[in-house]
Amino acid sequence: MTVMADYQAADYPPFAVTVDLVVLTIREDELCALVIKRGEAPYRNRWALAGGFVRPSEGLDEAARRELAEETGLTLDSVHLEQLASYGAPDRDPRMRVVTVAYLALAPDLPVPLAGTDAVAAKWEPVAQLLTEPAHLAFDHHRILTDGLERARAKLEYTPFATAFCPPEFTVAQLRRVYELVWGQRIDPRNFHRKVTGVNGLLAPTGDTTGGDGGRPAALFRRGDATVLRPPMLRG
Amino acid sequence: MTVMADYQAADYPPFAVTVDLVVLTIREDELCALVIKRGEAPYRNRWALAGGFVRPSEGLDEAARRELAEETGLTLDSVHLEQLASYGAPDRDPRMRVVTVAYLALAPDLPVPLAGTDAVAAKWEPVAQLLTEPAHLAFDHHRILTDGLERARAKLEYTPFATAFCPPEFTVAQLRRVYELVWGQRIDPRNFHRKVTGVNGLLAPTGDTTGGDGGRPAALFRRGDATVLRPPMLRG
DNA sequence: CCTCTTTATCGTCGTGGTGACGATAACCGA
DNA sequence: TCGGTTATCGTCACCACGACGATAAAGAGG
Repeated sequence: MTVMADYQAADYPPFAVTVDLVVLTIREDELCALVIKRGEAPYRNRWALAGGFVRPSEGLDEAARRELAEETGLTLDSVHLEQLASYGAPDRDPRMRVVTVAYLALAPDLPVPLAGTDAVAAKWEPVAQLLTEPAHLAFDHHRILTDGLERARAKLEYTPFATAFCPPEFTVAQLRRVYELVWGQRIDPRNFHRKVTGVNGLLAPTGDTTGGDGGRPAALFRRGDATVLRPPMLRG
Repeated sequence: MTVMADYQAADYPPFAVTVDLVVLTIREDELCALVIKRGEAPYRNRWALAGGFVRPSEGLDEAARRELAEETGLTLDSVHLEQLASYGAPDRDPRMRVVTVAYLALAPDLPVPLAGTDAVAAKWEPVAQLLTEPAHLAFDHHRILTDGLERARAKLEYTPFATAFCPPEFTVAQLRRVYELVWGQRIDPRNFHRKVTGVNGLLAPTGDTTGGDGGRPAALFRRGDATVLRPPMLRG
């Protein structure tokens, strides 16, 4: 049996481990992702996903929450956060060997983020813009964003995921707009209303209605306690 | 800007990165997972999932494939391999800080594995046995196995995943048995036959039939080129 | 007050997927 | 030939769904 020093030098090649965040929200009727402008090399002054190194004493989820709070200045009670996937191609970071654990975060409309310590700027960017130009984002972040978006699209089908984009109280129309924007397709309002109100445990009526914005007032709902959607909301 | 040495010492806390494999197969009418008996501390002589350290020059998928080949001695053309999730609790390995990237592998019936370099024994163990006793597996491998099993169950619903458990040519009954064993529930043979033959691109008839084993010969199929199942095969 | 517009909500109808289950086909061994 | 076993096809009722019409409840403008 070798001693500890040999372990670290020989048997356990050292890696850096980071978390990267695909933070999605809906602003001004568009699906947006959080991007930050890097202040350090490599990819200095390029846009990238929020993220940072995992600290020695914290777990992965914990690191993701911390980075999210740092980059958005946000109480995360209302933010859904889940692990997405890990990326560790040997050449994905020119400095050294880095494995990143990507997380997917969904949030209701948030204030404009402030630049943090590692970033010179931060903003919400429509994902449509980001996807058109793969080289727009640093590292392999375009791939991570693509994977996160696909995960979000899939999860809208069989989880109450979409409610994470909404404020605590919302209307059926707001929820429908979430589906339309994430899926990128129009949905019939009448069939959607029937389906979504029929799923057990998805919506809890508050009894209140919205003040009219030109049409009939809509009933307000809160998120129900369902964790899976039965039946699921399937894309065409 | 700091120099490179400072980077590694301060800004980039060193982690070890491993891959762990949830390898599932069906043997003797049971769903089994590959477990190895550890030959080294910690958890010496305890059962664990196959896995090992990622090498400096290889990617994560590459490392998973290598470990799979080392532990099972297996040409992996017929094995489905996909990333499952990453686990990095600070205390999950008593030696040092380790982040593991777990992979899920599905294989048709394989020969009994041979013990590799790091293992004193390797075997196929029915998952029912493994799940009854959470402390049976080393590290957090019971959790990883549970997550892998749930992933497999879910993916049977909307992907041709189940065919990965079958030999190149198989019958509808064999495929049904896969679903029954993974889901742990009986399925009506007639409805299953109707559904599975109706899914576009799932099954490609070979034209041959099995020699009878006491009943009417069954038609043989190969895996089709479908990547998603439409409509999906839903659990009750 | 009345009408038009807008949005929300409810109904209807035909189609297709599904579970429950009966019926038939094709092999084996006795 | 007969019974046992497995594979495959059919039937029927039910429900979810897409397409789309109809109605309800607000504001705007006359």
